Amino acid sequence: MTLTQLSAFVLVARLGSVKAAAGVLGVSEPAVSQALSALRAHLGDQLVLRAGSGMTLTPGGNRLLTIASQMVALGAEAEAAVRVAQGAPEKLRVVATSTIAEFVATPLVDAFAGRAGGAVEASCGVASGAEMPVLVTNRLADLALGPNLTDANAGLVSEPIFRCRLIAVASARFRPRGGVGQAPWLVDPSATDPGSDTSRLLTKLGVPESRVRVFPNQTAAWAAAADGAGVAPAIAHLVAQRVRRGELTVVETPLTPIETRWHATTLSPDRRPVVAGSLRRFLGTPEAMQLMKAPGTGVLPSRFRPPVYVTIWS
Amino acid sequence: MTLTQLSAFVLVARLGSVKAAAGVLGVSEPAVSQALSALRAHLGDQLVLRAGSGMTLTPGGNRLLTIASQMVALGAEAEAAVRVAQGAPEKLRVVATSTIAEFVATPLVDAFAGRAGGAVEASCGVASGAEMPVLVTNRLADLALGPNLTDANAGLVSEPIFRCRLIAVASARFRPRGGVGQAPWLVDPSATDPGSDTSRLLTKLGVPESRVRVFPNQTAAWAAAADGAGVAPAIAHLVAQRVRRGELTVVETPLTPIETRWHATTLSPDRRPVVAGSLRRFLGTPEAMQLMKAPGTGVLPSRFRPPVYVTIWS
DNA sequence: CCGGCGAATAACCAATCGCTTAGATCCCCG
DNA sequence: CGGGGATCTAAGCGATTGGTTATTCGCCGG
Repeated sequence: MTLTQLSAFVLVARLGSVKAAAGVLGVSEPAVSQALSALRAHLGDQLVLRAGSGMTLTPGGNRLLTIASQMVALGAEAEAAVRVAQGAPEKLRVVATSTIAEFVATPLVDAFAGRAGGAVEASCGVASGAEMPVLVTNRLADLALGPNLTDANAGLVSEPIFRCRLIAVASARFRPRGGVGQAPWLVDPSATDPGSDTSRLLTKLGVPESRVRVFPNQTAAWAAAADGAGVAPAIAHLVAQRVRRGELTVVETPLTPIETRWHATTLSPDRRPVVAGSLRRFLGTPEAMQLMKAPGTGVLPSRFRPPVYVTIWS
Repeated sequence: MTLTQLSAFVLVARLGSVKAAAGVLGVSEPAVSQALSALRAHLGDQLVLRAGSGMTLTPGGNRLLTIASQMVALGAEAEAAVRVAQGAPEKLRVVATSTIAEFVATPLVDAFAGRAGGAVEASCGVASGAEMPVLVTNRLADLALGPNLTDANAGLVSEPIFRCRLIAVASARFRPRGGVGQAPWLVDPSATDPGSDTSRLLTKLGVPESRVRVFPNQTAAWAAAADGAGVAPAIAHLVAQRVRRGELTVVETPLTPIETRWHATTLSPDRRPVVAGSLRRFLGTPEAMQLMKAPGTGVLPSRFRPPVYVTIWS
């Protein structure tokens, strides 16, 4: 019984799928499957059973889940505690939805780390709305930037940190025939996350899957839209520059603009790492607001590390 | 960072010595030393430092100790929880001082397991008074039979379960010259445990080490005493049969008889495994009292497994 | 100054872990 | 009945773990 096996089990149980767990851990799916079967053999219990869509826990799996998730969390805590005690830089791991990760997460986290002056070592990753609660509760991430995830039961707190508007943009030359519902929609990966605003917008507009084209990031989707390939959803203030330059124009739809909020999610204050609380407070400062309003200002391009879709932390 | 490494660290920190930890775990001393150095390399911290006699913890080691011991305990709990949930027999691990282990621990534990009717799988081991608190707090044992170990700080509760008298015996022919302090003393391994009554008796009588001969068990020591080789300490009611048969006679000393109590030690009721609580209650029943008074009655000889001095549990 | 004890290191070995790719299996659903 | 998605199994691999014995190191006490 190893910690690796236990954390594989916890993720499978929480995400309801071996594949999803593998994605979060950044390993192949058989790796997780095998860790699970080793644990099954060791404990002599199936632990999780496939039940049509999704999985159910055996009685033993149920008991194990609470204990194992504590152990995994303590494992992360142990490393952090020793690190702090000897003055080594603390590791801060932030996850964000793909749009936030692309534009603001890295500048924010860099600014925070810079302010801490070497006492913090930060890294960013991308996650879906469904993965976020699991990552935070299992200490695979310290703070998540994205939708509201408040879940008192799981000990999670989400607080709004920024207000923005979701709109649609396209090339000025672009003339959709038959309304925006029929136009090609050019989206970034977050649109594939059922919990995202973009995904809800597409659903409500009745855009069929066949008309949606997913780009590796928001910038690429906007570039395609500027070429006249279709309509792209956008966060108003992030796309403002391109609209001002005339590359893109705002497209009216029956639903946009949508008022939305970015949230920061951590464990409840008494259980979260101190550094997560510090970052949370930093996000309320004018400096952080400024970075979210006008990302890119004040951060050297060379410091920008492109986000990785599959987050791999060892 | 593996659970094996963490439990090696916890035992070294708690027992203050690599050698002692190796003894408890039943492995060679370099095995523990190596587990420790792997952990040190992984965490980049010395964790424990040798300081003349004994060891001290670094700040990092201090933080780690509390977390790691929780993890180790949870590991044991995880296995137990799954086991119980699927109706597999619970594992119950009892440690006792060598004298208790030799005569009453196995009959008691067997009787308890028999009463539970296959729902409990019990095993006995021998430990010194110093090891007992460490074994119980780290869930390497569920219940300890021996001296009073109450330590509210560590969450341990010791309750007296039996009252008995420590005396000295020798062959009727044996005539010590110069008082019992000068006679050869024939003892069992518990006399080497500084926390035991026997050891305290020898100290107070001023018996020099050179006059003490250690036998592998109490029965062997008594047999040698019956041969006239010297004086042996004994629990009155356990040796009564041999005295009645005339093999041995009671020797008067300035200190004996000593009133003493056997204690049962577990974690505090809210944290101990349910089965440990059951055994604790069983120890208060007339059936258990009877077994402690007259061990051997009612237990088939074939069921008696001789105690092992170094306890090895995987 | 040396003996002895505990701890650390070296060298070695078997078993396991953790991961991969590739193929088999299972189950739902049309 | 067949296709497709998800899971499990198989085979193979390199690294690590966990263990051994033998040797060296460091320190205390006589």
